Amino acid sequence: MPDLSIDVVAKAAGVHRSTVSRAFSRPEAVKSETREHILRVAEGLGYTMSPLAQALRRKTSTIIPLIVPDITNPFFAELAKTMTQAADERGYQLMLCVTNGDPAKSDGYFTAMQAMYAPFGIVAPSTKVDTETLKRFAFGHKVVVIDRVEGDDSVPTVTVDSRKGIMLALDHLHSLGHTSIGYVSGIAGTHTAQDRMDAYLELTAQSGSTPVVLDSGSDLDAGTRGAEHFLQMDNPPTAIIAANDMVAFAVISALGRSGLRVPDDVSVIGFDGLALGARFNPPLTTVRQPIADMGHIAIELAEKQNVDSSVDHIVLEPELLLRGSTSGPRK
Amino acid sequence: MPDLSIDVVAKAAGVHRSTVSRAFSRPEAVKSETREHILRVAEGLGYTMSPLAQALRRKTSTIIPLIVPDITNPFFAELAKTMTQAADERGYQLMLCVTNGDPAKSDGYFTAMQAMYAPFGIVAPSTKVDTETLKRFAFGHKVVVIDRVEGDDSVPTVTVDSRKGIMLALDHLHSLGHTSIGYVSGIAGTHTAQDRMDAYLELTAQSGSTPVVLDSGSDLDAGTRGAEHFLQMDNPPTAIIAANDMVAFAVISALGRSGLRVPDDVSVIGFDGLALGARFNPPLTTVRQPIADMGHIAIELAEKQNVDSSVDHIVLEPELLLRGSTSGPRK
DNA sequence: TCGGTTGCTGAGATCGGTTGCAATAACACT
DNA sequence: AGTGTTATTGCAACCGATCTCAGCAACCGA
Repeated sequence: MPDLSIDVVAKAAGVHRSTVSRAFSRPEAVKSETREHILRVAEGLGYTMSPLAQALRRKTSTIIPLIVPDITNPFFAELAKTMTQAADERGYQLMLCVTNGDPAKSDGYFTAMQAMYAPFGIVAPSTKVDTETLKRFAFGHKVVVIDRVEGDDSVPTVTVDSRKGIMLALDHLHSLGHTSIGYVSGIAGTHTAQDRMDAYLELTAQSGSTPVVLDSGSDLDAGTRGAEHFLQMDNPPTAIIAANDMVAFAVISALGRSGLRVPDDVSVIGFDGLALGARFNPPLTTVRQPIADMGHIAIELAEKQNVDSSVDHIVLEPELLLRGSTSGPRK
Repeated sequence: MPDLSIDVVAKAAGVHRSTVSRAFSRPEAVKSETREHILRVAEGLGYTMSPLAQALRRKTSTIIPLIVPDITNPFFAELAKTMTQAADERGYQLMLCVTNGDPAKSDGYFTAMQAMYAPFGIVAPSTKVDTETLKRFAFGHKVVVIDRVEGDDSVPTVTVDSRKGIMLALDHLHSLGHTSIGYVSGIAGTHTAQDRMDAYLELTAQSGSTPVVLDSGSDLDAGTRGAEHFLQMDNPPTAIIAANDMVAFAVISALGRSGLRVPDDVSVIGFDGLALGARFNPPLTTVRQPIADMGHIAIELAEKQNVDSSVDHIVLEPELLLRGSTSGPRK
């Protein structure tokens, strides 16, 4: 491929560089006859425009970064998947950036995205620390956050209603006859984790029961520790709400290792609605977040902000996903 | 940020554009005194070089694409994670590209990576169809494949020894006393899936037993179907080897729904060594692939190829990861 | 037939760097 | 002092597009 530049095509088509450029990026500005000829020639040569050169000159590209803390977490994986989709439906290419919780990295990604003239970026549930970083950069740059952002309304966000989700879980469990319902928290530091916990606390109190927080620790092993705590209790709850599906998995796994069966001995309900949950043992009953919608909406918000410079905060409705990890309490 | 270009810095530092350029990209070519001054000034202005402009001129960038069919599959997620890491240890930035099995998309990504002057790219277990695409592009472009590639030695690859892995699983099961061992295949179309299956068939025959392939179907539901098949057998095997962890999950889940317990009623062993497996119910015994190593090695191979234009085929050793899904056969 | 659009295309500067080449300075050696 | 390096830096072309400004031809109405 002897370096195909716009000039090569121009020469081959017998027109000027700028005409070729127009033929591609502003078709209506070129006589259709000419345009088709150019396009044909280009096609024949196997020519494509250099996104680099374009971005450099236009000062805007089509690559948009999705910044997530950990792609290994299926929630983010699913998010990434639908966002990839949503992105290229609209002609963008998603660039997945994984920070592994390192703020320095998100920092790096932000400046990189800036340097690459990304029209905007998407940040998924960031820890509160990251939020600081975010604020420094969000200024002057379009970012939409898939989470709630505290004390800064200038950033568009899309979240799912945590309170509603917890309520769904609670109601479901209550309707099965559970009265003592424990809770295991998720990855600390995210606002959503906080919100879910708060909702649990509040709603439980409201219904007159005593909240039982089995673990409010911070890392991925919350599930395991929650289960341990559970096993040591004299009068353990008959059901457990896990702050997210991964934690639910860990809880069930740990319980299982100690001979307890779900849902026969304890009911467990998750929060996320991961596809993976359907293949768990038992299939996980959970509060589903409309992940696909979140992806699409995130992009819409971003685009909208780019024209309107409007800042919306969308809150989506979760829904109950009944599978096999809950049942009536053991007598 | 009033557009920070190299000229701005040059002016501020009282030197020529080219000197600034050198200060950054070829430090030894500038008097250390000057260099430090420039760097200081740049720092003060908060200046960073435009990777776009650099790539355009140099005809080589530092972004390297990792092409995977489905990021939702934890195997790829883990791969992506370690590769991200490995990449930026070496100063590259990984750009994750998800094809969702659509060859048109890989096509697109390949031309994109070409256009972005990526120094090379990594392709993870592609289906055989994709391999066609690959061949068209690999020519003239550096690609390393994390899988085996049939009939084309010109592409560097890194794989794990499938035969060895299956042998590990078989030996483990045998040593526990199992004599009838079934098999459920993985995502059809990949060479590794094929290799594992072949290994199973061959090794089983070799040991004098009859292979029992529970499902050789192609999609993600192989596990579920495999379990169904298992349940309908008059004389089912006492253990099952799943072609990969996800399939193992599905098998166990399906078995569980029918009241069968693992490992008490049936032993199940997976292949991959996903972190997720540790949180499964029961924790999954599996054949571990050294995913992290694969990532690092893939990049090394790519770099090596870039200088040497040598083409290596690395085969890594799998190892047995004992957890809780296998035990002696039920009497 | 002439001034006034309108439509299409060419020129050339520009985006933000890189790099071969030339110029200058500094230093070594005979 | 004269000449030959060697170390530094400036100059200017170039990477592959975009875009404003002109130029030119065809078309319109008077």
